[in-house]
Amino acid sequence: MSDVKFKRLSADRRQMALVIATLDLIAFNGLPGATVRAIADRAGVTQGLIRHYFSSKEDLFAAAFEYHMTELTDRSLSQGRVDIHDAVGQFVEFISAALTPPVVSARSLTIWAAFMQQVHSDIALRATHHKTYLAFRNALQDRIQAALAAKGQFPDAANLRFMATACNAVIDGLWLEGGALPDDFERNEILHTGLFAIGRITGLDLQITEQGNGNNHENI
Amino acid sequence: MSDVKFKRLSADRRQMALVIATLDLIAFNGLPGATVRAIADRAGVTQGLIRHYFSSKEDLFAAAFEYHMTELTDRSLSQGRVDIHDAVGQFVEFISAALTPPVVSARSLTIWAAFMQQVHSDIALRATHHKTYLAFRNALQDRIQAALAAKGQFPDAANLRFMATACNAVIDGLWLEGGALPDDFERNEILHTGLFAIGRITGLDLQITEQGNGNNHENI
DNA sequence: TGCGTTATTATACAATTGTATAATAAAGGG
DNA sequence: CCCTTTATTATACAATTGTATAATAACGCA
Repeated sequence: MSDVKFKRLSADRRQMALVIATLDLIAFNGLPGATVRAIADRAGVTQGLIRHYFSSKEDLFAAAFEYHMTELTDRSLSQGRVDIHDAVGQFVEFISAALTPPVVSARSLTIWAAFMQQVHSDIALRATHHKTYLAFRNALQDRIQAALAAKGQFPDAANLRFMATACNAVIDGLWLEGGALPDDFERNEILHTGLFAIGRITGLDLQITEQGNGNNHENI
Repeated sequence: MSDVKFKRLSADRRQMALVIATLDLIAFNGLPGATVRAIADRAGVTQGLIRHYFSSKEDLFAAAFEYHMTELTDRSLSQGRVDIHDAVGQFVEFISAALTPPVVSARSLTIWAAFMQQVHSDIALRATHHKTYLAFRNALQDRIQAALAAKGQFPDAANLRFMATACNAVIDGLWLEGGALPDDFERNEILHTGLFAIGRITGLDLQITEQGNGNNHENI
């Protein structure tokens, strides 16, 4: 056994550990539970270290929010690059990633809600929120356009934006409800409702193979 | 001038004042800004009085959350009783109330988000959230059913629930986006997008008279 | 191997928090 | 008009908060 009292980590690793500890605590007890001492404790360090990497608690929280939002949207954005010819299938994959765990979960909603209450007063949080939201909606709009084009339809810009905003609302609404009331929906009900609604909004026939599509969408 | 140091109010009035002060502070600075001292100060009393009406801060917050959620859903639920024969028009009114200020606003979203992070750990908050959500979705489902019946359509229970969940998601999602990014949408864009999406989901033709419908939906 | 850098710990501190209890005075009923 | 009730204020207190600074030790590099 070594008599080494602690281990020095790279700045990246330590910051990441602190960010994840912050998110874990917020998911459990909300903002009030994420004190500097609790964060340091969960990250396995002492509280003084936080100030070594972040100039303030507000700084750490901004980093944590950015990480969470990026993590959330990237899971969908990285979908749908498998088969360039099956635009509709890609669209379904995109929606599936957005409407299943871990994106749809009490954890992700709770964390989002915790930060949301300060989005209006904190400029950094506001910028992050705006950026990730637009990135997601633009990606969504691109998928819609591609899927419609594959069916020989080419809506004008205004109509396309209309559909993208509407579909985005469906996804956000289901994400909200699935995270807030996880016990009120049957397995896959969130996803099926989303495909149904987005199908009607875009006029596309969106079906999903029931036996799975490579991802593990079962209970988490 | 009177030398009266303070004024005694009825329990109802004082509790209401404390609840509203709580919501105001949360809307401004989030949960951290709503301390017992700040609440008492804004309500025009001293902090000791809070404990006289509420056994704890948690108690006060539960009352404030219940008040906020009821206020939010009641604005839609009370709509659409004007003309019993125009089911589609009632449906539009219902949606209009849900997708315009003050329901759609940074304030209502911020307050909701502040409480949401504790819904999982606090039983009272959870019960309130569950109750108001179901009440709204059931009301929404009734309006959909009535509007479709007026057009001679009678979907089965499963299909009806499907549509209600989908329409509810549209409303929740637009409510979220309109509250989180108020500057990203043009006047009435939230409402128009909602009517468009819900129209496609239900197959109904939902239009709104542009010059107003008795309510004041302009900027707040 | 020894040394200097700096990641990390240890400790301290003023401010604020929620809660508790005693003192006070408003106001209605006799 | 006094007197009881209780709404309200005033004060206190221990715990926790975020922040600041000094002490320590891990580890790369000479």
